[in-house]
Amino acid sequence: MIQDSIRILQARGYKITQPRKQVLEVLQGAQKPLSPYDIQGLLQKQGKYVNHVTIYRILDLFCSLNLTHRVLSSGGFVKCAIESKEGCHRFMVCSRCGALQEFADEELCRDENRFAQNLGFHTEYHLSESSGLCANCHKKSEGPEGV
Amino acid sequence: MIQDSIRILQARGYKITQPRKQVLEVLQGAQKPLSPYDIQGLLQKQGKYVNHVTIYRILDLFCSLNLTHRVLSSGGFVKCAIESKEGCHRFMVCSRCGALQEFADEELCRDENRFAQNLGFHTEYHLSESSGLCANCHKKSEGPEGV
DNA sequence: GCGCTAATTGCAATATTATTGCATTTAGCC
DNA sequence: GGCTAAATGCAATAATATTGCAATTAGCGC
Ligand SMILES: [Mn+2]
Ligand SMILES: [Mn+2]
Ligand SMILES: [Zn+2]
Ligand SMILES: [Zn+2]
Repeated sequence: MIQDSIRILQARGYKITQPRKQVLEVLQGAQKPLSPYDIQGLLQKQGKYVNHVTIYRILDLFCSLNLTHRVLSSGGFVKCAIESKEGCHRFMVCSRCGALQEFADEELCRDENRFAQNLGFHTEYHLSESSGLCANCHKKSEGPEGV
Repeated sequence: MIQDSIRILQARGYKITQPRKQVLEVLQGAQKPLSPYDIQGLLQKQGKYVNHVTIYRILDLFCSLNLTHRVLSSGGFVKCAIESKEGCHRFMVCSRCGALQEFADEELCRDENRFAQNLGFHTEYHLSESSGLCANCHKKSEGPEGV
């Protein structure tokens, strides 16, 4: 929910401004990662002008608070879908329909950390994005009509 | 070795050109990910001019053959350090000195795939970059002079 | 070695993405 | 409602990336 994000912003002393609320709303409604200019375009369609510099700055802030994430494989931004979960947040991206699912799993992090330590590395955080077929697209690709 | 990469290019019918060899050499010698323009700059220092468009195209080709990888967290390119290893290639990046280590581990892939399947996803490949301190930097940070 | 040709590179123009400094506006406070 | 620090807008510029087409070149047969 957007309200959760707003509460976090307030708790940290950040102002609740029109552009910030608007960016949150757009990201909340999106079905895929959006670039800063995507966001600007969508807002403009609703008659709301926000300078792209402002959008960059808002996304910087949101990402620093983990309210949003940048999806590196596409370069776009998404609203965090699991704000309450500890540990690193990971993504699965459907290579067919673009659907994105966010998840977290401490076991995976532990495994990765362990492996890193064998190489002498002390991990601070993980960046993890997998590509594949979502349930829907996988079903279609082997449906009654064959592959 | 660069020779391995050259053999792969030849085997696939790609020509061995000056720019391609030069890009391979620069990447081989680099200690961190290089942007296309970094590469152009380094070559220029050696008196070798290569157009940036050419470098983009060469990197596209190399990445499609997994001779190089794009490191998403920094946007730069590295030469693959473990060409013989199967499965997805992962990176650990030192947040202090930028050192990069490439590795692969099938066990990690299996774990991730299993987790994805529980979410209904059928994984094609993983993108995995961890940030942390390399052995050297970690040693320094808790050396005799204290933290 | 020489010429041929497809593959590759260079060039020029343009698009996209991102950053900076400073003027203006506004949210939150009294 | 007025005050002020925080946030936004603006303008300029930097950095990154792509496209179409002309010029060059690697690899081939001779
Ligand atoms: Mn998240
Ligand atoms: Mn590799
Ligand atoms: Zn899908
Ligand atoms: Zn280091």
